[in-house]
Amino acid sequence: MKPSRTTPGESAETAKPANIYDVAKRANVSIKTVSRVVNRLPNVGEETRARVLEAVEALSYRPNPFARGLASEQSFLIGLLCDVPAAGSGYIAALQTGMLSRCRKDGFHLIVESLDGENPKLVQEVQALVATSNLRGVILTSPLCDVRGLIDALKASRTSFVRIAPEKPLPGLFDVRIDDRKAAYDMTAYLIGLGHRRIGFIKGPHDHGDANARLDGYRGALAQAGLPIIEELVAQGQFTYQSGLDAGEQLLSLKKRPTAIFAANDDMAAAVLANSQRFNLKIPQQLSVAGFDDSLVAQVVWPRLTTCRQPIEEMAKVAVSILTQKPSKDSVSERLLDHELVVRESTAPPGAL
Amino acid sequence: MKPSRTTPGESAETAKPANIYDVAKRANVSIKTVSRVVNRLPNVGEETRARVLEAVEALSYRPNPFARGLASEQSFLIGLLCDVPAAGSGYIAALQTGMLSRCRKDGFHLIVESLDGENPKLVQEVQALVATSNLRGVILTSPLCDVRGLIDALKASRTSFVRIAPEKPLPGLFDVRIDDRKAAYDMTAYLIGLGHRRIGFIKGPHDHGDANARLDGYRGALAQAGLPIIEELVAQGQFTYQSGLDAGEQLLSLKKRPTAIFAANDDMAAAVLANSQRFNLKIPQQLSVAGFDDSLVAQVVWPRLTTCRQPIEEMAKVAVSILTQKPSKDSVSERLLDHELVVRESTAPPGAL
DNA sequence: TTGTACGCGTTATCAT
DNA sequence: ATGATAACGCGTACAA
Repeated sequence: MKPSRTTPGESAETAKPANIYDVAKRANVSIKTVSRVVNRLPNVGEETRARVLEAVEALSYRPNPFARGLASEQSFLIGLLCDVPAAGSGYIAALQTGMLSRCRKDGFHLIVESLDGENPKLVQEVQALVATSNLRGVILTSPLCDVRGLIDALKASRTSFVRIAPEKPLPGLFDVRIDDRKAAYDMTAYLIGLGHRRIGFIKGPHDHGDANARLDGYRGALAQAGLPIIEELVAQGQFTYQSGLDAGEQLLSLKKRPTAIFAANDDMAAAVLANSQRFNLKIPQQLSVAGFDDSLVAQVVWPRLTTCRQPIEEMAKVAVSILTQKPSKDSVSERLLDHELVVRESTAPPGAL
Repeated sequence: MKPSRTTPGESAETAKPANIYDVAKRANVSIKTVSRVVNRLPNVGEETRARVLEAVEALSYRPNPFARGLASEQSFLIGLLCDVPAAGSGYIAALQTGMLSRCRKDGFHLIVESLDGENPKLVQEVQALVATSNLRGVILTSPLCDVRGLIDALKASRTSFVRIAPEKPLPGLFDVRIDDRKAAYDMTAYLIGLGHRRIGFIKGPHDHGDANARLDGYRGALAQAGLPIIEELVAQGQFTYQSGLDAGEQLLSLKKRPTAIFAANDDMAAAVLANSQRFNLKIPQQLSVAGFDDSLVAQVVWPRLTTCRQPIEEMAKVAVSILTQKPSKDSVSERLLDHELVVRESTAPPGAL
């Protein structure tokens, strides 16, 4: 038996933490038994288990994660990979909050990596990361979750991963999402229902799957209502406030300006609100504005935004749980979550008082 | 010499990553020499170093962080500890962005932990975390950075840590901050300079050191100008948008309402803006509003907020660098960063047109 | 049900 | 300047 390097007595002030040998000695068992108890494996007598647990408690023993990772090639780390420009958005913040919550619950830690989607060495970097970090799994956010090379690399490295809001489902992959197309369809239909006929749309980045689905939903609703799809009413945005400012200006400068503008996220919708001040447009009387996400800004601006709420934190929790609950008895049903139309003060019938 | 378990040829498809033995063999040196090269230690011949580097490159060798952590009791992990309610704020998001940036640069990873400041077992949890994670260091944000028990525990565990925006400097600790008192003083003086005499203030949480310093600066500026400090003009906030809504309502409901309101952060100031709509107050003509941070919301709202910019990302980078650059030749001067008054459209002289 | 012995990939001690 | 070898703490065949 290999002894620990501290005196047999209780822990000194700044002594090294107890290791598995200390526990084994105190409980009068082998380290293997301690290992079994700690990892909740079967084949341990009740009495023995109790003794071990007592020792664990008394010595405040914590398994060393490095030793664990080294020996088992498994860690209690989950990697969150997100595109660096997205870092400022409330969306990512909300995702992270949800992940942290679930990680705590399951005893995992979250390690966050910001990646540059434009970087040609992106795949290599991720390979290096997963090859050396033994992560239990990684979570991919948009637009990273649709980078084919990345997905292939992850597969090849046998790293399990979950994608949040991917462009399109890929066979054998774990995806968590809402029905972005349907959600945008609903919002557009709602605006049409109010009486709007010229509805502007601010797109998200090309490489965001969710953004594309929302555009699709917008078009679908127009078509369904027999309305024409007017290309000049669709402006390009990048999900950022600044891009919303530009896109909004473009739409509001049109000779025949829209009576409503639906932006693919709240940040851009908030920018349209700001624009409307400069154009001297009263919201919602002269212009209706709708966003997407129901992030914090939707309630911070005035008037508050009509938007489509997606359960961001919940999606994040589901994503983490897929990774932490290893033996997943495919509970596939949970992975498509519900959205909800949230009507506030930024929308009204066109030409309303 | 212990051989690697893969064939001598180049890496197979899903082969295990190369280890230090593979590199040593290819470069015809011992593993110790490889270690020296990888860790940039002295006493390696130029020629030898080149050979090793070539091998590292060819095999795309990455040191296994678990083995490293196990052997050296040091990791390339930095822990970010923040209070859970703060998670939604743009402030924390900006901090994290800065940290990630610097971590990348220095080859470190960031592991984020959300802690509940109210939890009585807080200290134990952190102890468990640092005891088992071998973090290179941790970064404490407000209000955690002023929890005495936490600081003591961290000290006892010999974990190095940096505090961001602490209440008061403690001897022997690394702190990164701006002069919150001076910054708030400047803002208040600016409002006084505009002609305001009744200036409301929305405080931050009691346990936030930076919040308290800002209150102090507000009072100092009033005193300096010979203005009375009216208690009913000071409302309690919690740094959240919702709390700003409540505090704003309270201040605007006063019989003698203030002509200007200075909130201790932007989120609460944005809430006051929203309030002013309900009270039918024109900004800035009938009410001036000022915030603090210059976070994203300050520019998203209308009118855009006059605020005090603090270099949040920069502070974050400095904090990380203190931890990563071990042999710190006390460059103390860098750690008190500059703030800046940012005047936008939300403030004007009282009773302006 | 329980225990022994070895390997995981690195750093570090001491030689040389 | 370089190298052989012992830790580091844990998981796990394999044995009992």
